[in-house]
Amino acid sequence: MPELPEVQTVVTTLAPRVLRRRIVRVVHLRGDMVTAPPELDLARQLAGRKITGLARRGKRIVFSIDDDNAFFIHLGMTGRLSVEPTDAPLANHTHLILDLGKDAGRAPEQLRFRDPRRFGEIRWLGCDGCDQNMGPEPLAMRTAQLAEKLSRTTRAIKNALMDQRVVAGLGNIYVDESLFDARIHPLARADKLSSEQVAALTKSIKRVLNRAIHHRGSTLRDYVDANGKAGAFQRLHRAYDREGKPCPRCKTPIERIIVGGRSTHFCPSCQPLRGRRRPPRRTSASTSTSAAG
DNA sequence: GTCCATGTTCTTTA
DNA sequence: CTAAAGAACATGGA
Repeated sequence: MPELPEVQTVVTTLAPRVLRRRIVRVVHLRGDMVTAPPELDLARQLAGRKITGLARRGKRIVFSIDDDNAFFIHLGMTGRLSVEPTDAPLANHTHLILDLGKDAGRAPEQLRFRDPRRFGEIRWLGCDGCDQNMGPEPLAMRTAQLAEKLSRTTRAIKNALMDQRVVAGLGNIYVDESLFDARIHPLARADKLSSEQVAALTKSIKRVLNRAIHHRGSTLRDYVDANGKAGAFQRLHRAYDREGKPCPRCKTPIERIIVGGRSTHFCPSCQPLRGRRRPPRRTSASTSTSAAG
């Protein structure tokens, strides 16, 4: 579920529930969801610490704690974070439970992380987070940054934008929506986009993400924010999951193809593929490609 | 039983 | 090295 707008919404809704609260103890921690140095006991590291910061980086939710260490939770496909009374019934597939310090006059609460599909992750960052392999934040990105990244790859733009090293935070929904908004075909070669197209794409990514955040993300199946509330942006999707439905701009039916193994939705009329990826070769293979050189 | 899914990473192949 | 294709991870819904 969670791409940048959903993760941002979780951070926004979770922050007031956990910031400046103490992790009294780690009640439950499923070890195989954790990435950390083998000698590090995450439960021991967290016990007694105060949560001093909550932020989003790409699709990661970064928790800062009062000893200057940090860890992040990645929600994967089905991860959810919630703050619930300690006596609230425990959902299946809960992999992390933190007892939070009591607030005056309130029932004791727990921060809970559940993830049925277990594609999520809890990763220890220590005191210097590792950002090296992550692309720029799309909402703060300049056209030149995106252009530089795209100039270095011959892949289809759809594949390039799905790569978190190119841009951090986009996923299948928002790549399709951004390409639709920018009128760029998903199979267009990343390094062959014009500078005007890259500029338009940069703006479209920001426009789409900001709108999605404004509507608290997209709920297709089971995404909810930290308060259990679903998003509303799925109603405003213009391409994603709209195969066969009329393009909101020109009424041409939206097409679905598979790119990089993922469903990809676009308007064949609004998003023309100008430069063909392969030269059309009608004659059978009489010309050798390896002869030259 | 089948196919598909909002994510990431690894392997194989070219 | 680049990158495409496929599989893998684990679960649930249609």
